[in-house]
Amino acid sequence: MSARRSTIKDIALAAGVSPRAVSAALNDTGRVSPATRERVRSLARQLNYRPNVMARALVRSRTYMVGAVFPYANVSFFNEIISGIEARCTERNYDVLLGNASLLHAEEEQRAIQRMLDRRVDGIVCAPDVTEAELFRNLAASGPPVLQVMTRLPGVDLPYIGVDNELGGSLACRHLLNLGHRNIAFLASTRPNYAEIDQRRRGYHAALTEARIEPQPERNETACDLTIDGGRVATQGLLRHNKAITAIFAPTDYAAIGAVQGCLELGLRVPEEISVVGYDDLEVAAAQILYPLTTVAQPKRDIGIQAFDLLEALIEGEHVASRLLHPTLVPRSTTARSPR
Amino acid sequence: MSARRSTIKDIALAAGVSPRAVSAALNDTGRVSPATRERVRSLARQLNYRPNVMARALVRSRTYMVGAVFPYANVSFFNEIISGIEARCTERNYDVLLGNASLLHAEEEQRAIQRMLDRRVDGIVCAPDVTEAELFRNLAASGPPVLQVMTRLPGVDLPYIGVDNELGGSLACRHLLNLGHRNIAFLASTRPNYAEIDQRRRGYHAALTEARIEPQPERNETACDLTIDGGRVATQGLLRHNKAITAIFAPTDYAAIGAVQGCLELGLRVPEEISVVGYDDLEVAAAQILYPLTTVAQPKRDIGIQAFDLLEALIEGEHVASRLLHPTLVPRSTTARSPR
DNA sequence: TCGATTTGCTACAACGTTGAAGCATTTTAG
DNA sequence: CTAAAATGCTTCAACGTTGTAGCAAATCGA
Repeated sequence: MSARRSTIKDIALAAGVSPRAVSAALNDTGRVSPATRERVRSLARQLNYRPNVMARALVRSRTYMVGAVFPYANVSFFNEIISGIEARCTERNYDVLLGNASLLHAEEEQRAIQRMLDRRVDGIVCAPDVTEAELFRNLAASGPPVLQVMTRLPGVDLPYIGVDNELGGSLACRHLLNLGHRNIAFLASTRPNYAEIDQRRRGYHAALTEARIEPQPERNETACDLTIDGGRVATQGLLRHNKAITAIFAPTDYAAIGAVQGCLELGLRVPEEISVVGYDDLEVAAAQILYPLTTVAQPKRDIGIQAFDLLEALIEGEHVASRLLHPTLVPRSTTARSPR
Repeated sequence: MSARRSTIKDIALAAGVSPRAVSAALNDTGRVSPATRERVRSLARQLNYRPNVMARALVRSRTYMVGAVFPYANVSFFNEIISGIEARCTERNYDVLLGNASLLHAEEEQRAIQRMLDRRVDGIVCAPDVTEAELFRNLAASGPPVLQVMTRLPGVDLPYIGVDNELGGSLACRHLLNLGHRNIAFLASTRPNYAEIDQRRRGYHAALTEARIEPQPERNETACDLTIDGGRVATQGLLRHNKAITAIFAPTDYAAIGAVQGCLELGLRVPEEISVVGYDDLEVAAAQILYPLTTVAQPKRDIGIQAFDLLEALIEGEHVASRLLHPTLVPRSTTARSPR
């Protein structure tokens, strides 16, 4: 099977020149006569020569590999980001080393990053785990460039690319306000210090205040496990205590799916009697048989692309500023004018 | 930033022994006294030493990397497989090099594989493109081990791991037969020579024949673009011409989603008046607000895990047989007893 | 026509690691 | 007490590349 691949030496032997001349001929570095240049290149083709990227990496101490460390949970979300990274990598002749880690599992994350470092990747793109700030502080001090994506660790001085969650929250809420809703509920997370969700909540508050409506955390907000079931249960609890609610902003598509279910089970028609807005625009938001979800979309692929561009700049030693992208509202069928 | 990492030589210098002794001490290869062994190891820890995996790869001609080349389309499906591969890789101290390619885009696929080869991966796991059998034949002849996943190229002698599509088709059909259905429709693909879908169709035929029902391709089957819209349109066409149909087997969850939509639009209640079965058990099958989809599940994560195990065996020079896994039926809410 | 420059190559070392071989010194066996 | 074996090292070369330096021959300039 796996035959020995030909090397620069083989070509050198065949062409009757030194290995160094072959390297020069193939890479246009150094001085070679046009004649030998062509002879070498033609031989390289004949022998099916391909440079050994790893050997090259050893002498240049640049591997042209970047690590992508992302939580295994929420696959469909991060996968699009990774795909964006990969696409750009290909263009720029980099390769992606994959490292999954279970969400909130610091040890796995650490191991994944260690593997990347052992491979001497030129940089790492990472959606960091909230619990492991220490590791990242070390990286910032003495490791290769690391770029945080989507999640920003507090107290860690590493560049970041993400999406403006506060704007996203405002977008969702303003959409509902424009439809005449005045009693808009919010499903907060049961998980403490969940920065992204808190930011979306702040955006929701800001939009309310903008419209001269006082946020009412006690009546319109509730802690919620941000899953389908969690959304359903939380929504029903909320609606039982406050009959005035005409719209729900769930800061996650899964919770929003549950919210719609909860409303329907209570006999409320969606969107005629009650509107629901989700967040993320996952595949499941659009691919609903009934009730395709109105939601806030994050530019996932673009995040990946720009993440790579930032990382490459960092690798080249440039100084880069963190970057915040804009979410957009995707109106579908779960929102309509307020009944009141 | 990126400080120079310490090497075996640094440790050697500090420990007052030769680099070779350090290597022996760290890897338990060769003879070292317990004393120096400990001294070296402690120094390695102090200096934060990590072996340069790439340099090691160069001399051993084993990179402990495997390439995963998958189509970018149908992300949520392949992503679970990749995640399985990655999980097993981690256990076995391999790393995964990612290569996406647009579906049916032979050139991209070829480039991705070439990149893997340039990195000297020890093996490749690949969901191959139907159009590029030539490339794979070359690989089989002279490249590193390659394992085909899910798709098997005709006329290419490479091992394969997949899921029994014919069994899956039978499973879906038998489920409907058990519910008393006698007129079961099938949505075939408009794309010609789509082996997986053809196999599912054969399974469906086999189950019908088993139940002494004659398949009626003209009345009960139609060509269908296997997307949501395609499923909807095809279903409505089918139902307009054949009022006897009480169940539809769509060989893809997306087509099944469309099929349910088509039925509902025609005023048919699902599942009371008409049943629908999908295929794949994607996220979108379970995460429906209404009508969670009855579907045939493929053991995606397990495919990934076993794929890596097979590939590792191939890398170790063992002979491995292709492997066919079993799909399972996941009954949800789109199937019920036949109304007639 | 002769010194200076350019051209086209080669030689050597290095990147970080490991396999193979060798060589004192110590330990063991008879 | 001595030959054989084991121990604990070292040295060298190699993996496939590329950077640096150097050198003879060819070309150029005045």
